[in-house]
Amino acid sequence: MTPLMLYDTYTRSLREFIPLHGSDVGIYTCGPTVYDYAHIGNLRTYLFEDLLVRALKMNGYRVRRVMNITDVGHLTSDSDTGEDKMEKGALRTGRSAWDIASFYTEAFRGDMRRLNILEPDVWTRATEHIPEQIDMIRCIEEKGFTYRTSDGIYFDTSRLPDYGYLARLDVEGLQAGTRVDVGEKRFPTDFALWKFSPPGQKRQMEWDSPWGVGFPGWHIECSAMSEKYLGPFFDIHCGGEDHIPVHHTNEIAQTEACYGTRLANFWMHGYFLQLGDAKMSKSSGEFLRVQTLIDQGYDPLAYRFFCLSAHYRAKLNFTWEGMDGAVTALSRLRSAAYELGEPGEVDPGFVDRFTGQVNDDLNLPRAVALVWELLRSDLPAPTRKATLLYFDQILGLDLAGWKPEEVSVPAEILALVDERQKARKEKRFADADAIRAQVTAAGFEIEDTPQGPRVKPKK
RNA sequence: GGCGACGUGGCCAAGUGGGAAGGCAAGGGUCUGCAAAACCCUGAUCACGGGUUCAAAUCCCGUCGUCGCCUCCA
Repeated sequence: MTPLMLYDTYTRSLREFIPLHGSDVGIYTCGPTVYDYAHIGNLRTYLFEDLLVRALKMNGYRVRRVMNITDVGHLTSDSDTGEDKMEKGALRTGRSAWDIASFYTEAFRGDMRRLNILEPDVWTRATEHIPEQIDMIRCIEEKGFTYRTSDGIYFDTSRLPDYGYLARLDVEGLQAGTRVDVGEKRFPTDFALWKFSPPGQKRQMEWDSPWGVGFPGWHIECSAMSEKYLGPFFDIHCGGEDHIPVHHTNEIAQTEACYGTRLANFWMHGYFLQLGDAKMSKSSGEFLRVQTLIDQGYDPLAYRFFCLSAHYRAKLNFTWEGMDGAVTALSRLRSAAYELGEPGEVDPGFVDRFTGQVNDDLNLPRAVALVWELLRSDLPAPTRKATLLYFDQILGLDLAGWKPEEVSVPAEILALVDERQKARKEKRFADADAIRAQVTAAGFEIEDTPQGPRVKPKK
């Protein structure tokens, strides 16, 4: 079998993946901040991670996937000025910050299911790991990497000689070209580990700590929770490309300070979904959710298929034309799979080639091309079916479970169809066409097959 | 302003030194009384201009364009 090669952002290179511990793989995937719905751009990254998990499993590894839920509102900026999104959401809706978090957490899990993303093995909520985060901050403090300002405890990035290596940050350049108000921070790249509750203000979410009442900084939860569930150095850490320069850079800094490791052996990042040449954003432009697609009549798995057509490490431009193309392609794939009948044995040649593409840093576009080649091949139907189902372990399109929709057609329509058949048999084609026009006008379409006419609702 | 990425047929998108994958759309065809569905066939001087090389979509330089990060973000 071809070795599994994965692109590691840390080394900026393709490396052969070898687990740290036998055939067990630990993977931590940065999850959502649950102050709003996820949009389909967010979901693209979780789709990439799902493909990764499935590929690891196909390679025979036991995978433990941990995903965090950021349910505590960090500030909208690292300086002291921003608003807290959770608390703001609470004010806006009249619900508690806790209600908002649990509401959007459930919505998120629903979206994951609808895209057939495998459930993570461990969900970790930031608010359920406050002691762990405090412990880690204390550890960082003991090693001398912190300082205190009037609003919190900060990480002193100047103490780490290779701070920013993951992102190849030009630290000098950042200092010179900084556009943010540094406030009391000593250096632009320094970041909060613990924030104090504003004086005279009671937050819904706040906790006691050795430094005073407040709440954890944004980055510490991932370092603390990944250590708890996967240890201080584990196999793979994933997230969106936007996490490279700040969030993941800071996670590494914290873990290096406390444990001396770079947290994960592989750092992998999913690239953005673009919408009309702009990234999809929670704060501007169109906000497309899975539910939006459903409301417009799209099967969520068509979006999954759409994402398979691009490599995870390249931006993907979302267009409705592209989405419609995915719908058509998926629908043909499903019908073809269904008509192949019962599976037999897989074809080893196709399986090898498929594995080769998947193991080449998850080249799903190439892997999907093999699907079409397989369907067109001369192999017996049971072989093609079995091989296709094998592919679907990665593709996740639920090809085994799909059946043509059972449609109910009103009796009067069926009567018209019969009448048309009769007319056709008697070669009264003008009559037949007139009846078909009636049926079409009623919203149904007729397909004549060797087994007789088939009626279904018009799309 | 600083840093970075990208620009492949109408759309989406692989390919990163030596045959321009695949899907959708379009056109043509087979089948059909006609359609529909299905199947088959057809198409790209790889943004532009230089350079390196026996050979460049692929490497180097420049130009133009688009996007991202530097502020919460997948």
